[in-house]
Amino acid sequence: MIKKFPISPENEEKLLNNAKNLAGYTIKELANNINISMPNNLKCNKGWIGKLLEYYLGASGGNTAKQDFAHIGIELKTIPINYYGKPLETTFICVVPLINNIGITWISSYLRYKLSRILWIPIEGEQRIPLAKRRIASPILWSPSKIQEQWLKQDWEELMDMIVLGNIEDITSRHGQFLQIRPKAANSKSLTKGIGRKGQQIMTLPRGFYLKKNFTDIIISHHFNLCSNNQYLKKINSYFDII
DNA sequence: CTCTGATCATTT
DNA sequence: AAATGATCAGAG
Repeated sequence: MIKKFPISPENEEKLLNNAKNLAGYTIKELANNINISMPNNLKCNKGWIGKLLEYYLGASGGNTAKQDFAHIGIELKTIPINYYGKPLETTFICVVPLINNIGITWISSYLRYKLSRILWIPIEGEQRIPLAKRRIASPILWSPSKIQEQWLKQDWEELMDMIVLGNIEDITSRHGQFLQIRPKAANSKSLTKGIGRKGQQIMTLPRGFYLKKNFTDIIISHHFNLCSNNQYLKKINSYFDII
């Protein structure tokens, strides 16, 4: 019997334990357990797994600009991994503020708030594995280390400088060592307000902050105590142990 | 094979 | 349009 936790947990220990109880189960097992229908793939349901896990763990943020578990200061993120535990996708964190950035610093930024504490739930994500058979891995409760926060701060400041100075159109996903800015929109015709090259208001594509895979790889690798020489030799089963 | 730019669903 | 949840898929 798979446990579901409709009530938001009262502290992070309970949340982490609840998440650990889901490790090893497949997507199909979780869906069947609560009698919800499952799509054949994620093509038209990209956030489906994230919503499923939010439901199981009792996330309460909804579509509001809060953490998923605001009362205990935790954000929930699912992350697709391959056979060796490497991230398959970048991780969206939040929308990039393109205007009204006067006085915003790293410390007061929404990005830093969202990244302050995250419950990562890795999930098998290779497309050769049918969605129904993909397994939930052991969760990782994480906060950025000093050096990790320094890396992110550096990227954030460089990118925000470009935005404030009217160079948003020059930013590509190649900017930033660990943090990148990419489109975050319904399609390429979506528009939002931004600052142009001469300081004028322009309409531009909405953007999002994403963690690059090299960053999330470090989080996952460190958590499972894998050393640099053999970290990718370990089999995926290591990630499904219920600790 | 990997990465960048584009895209999908839903709610407010 | 903007926020939430992310992954797709063609280009290189």
